[in-house]
Amino acid sequence: MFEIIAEPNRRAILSLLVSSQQSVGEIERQLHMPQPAVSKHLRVLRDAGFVEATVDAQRRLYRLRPEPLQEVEAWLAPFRRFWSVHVDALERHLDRMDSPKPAKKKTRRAK
Amino acid sequence: MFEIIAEPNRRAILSLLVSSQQSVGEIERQLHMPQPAVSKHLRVLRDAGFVEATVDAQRRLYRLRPEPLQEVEAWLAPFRRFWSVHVDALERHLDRMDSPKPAKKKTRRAK
DNA sequence: ACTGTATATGCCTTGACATGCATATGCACT
DNA sequence: AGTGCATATGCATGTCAAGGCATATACAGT
Repeated sequence: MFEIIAEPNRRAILSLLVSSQQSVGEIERQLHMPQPAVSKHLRVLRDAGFVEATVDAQRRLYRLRPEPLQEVEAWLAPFRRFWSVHVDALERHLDRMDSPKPAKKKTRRAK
Repeated sequence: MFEIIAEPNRRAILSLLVSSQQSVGEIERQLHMPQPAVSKHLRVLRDAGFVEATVDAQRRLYRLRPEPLQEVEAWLAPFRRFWSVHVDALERHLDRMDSPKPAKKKTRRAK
């Protein structure tokens, strides 16, 4: 799932679709990218559930599907808790408590 | 940046570090992964700013850094707006308005 | 039927990257 | 100085995916 959005062109496509659904040709033109490339990326996105398409004569209208991105959101959640602590000076303090001053001489916590 | 977290082992490492900082050996044991692999992934994560390390004698203690994950969060934000609309029945309605019933015969919106 | 348009798919090449293994570096303790 | 431990790095290898190009499929209008 993260592999999907790791590809810059695919992220670009997804960002395009936020505003409204788009046909392949519209995407192709806005991103200045060869049509087969667009189709292939859309294929990947569709297989992964990021987008869905409806047929309109010869063209396909692609739109976003929320689920996969919500999963990204879900994965991110635990870290959000982390950085909201991390921004203020409190975190320094907590880190000290967690690992009481790194040993200079002896090896601690052998296991 | 998304390439970094596309790798499952790296995501696992990041998840480990949410609770507290860890040494390479601790990560190695918890993830049952060969030590060179851990070091290499940590290298990648460090170069990308996801983690930072402090030296404790022979071991390195790795901890999370918030910035890169906040960027992920930032990228995700526009989509959050999307799916909060999308969950309730209202979205169906809005979609109809956006694309007035796909043409059956004629090709509309040539551009 | 024919032409043009819109989209999809197949093949091939190339590059990036993860992995495994061996080895190097650095530190601590005796 | 020597041994053991913790971590990093180098090299060789295999895999997989993106890009480019040609082509196939499908539909519309004449």
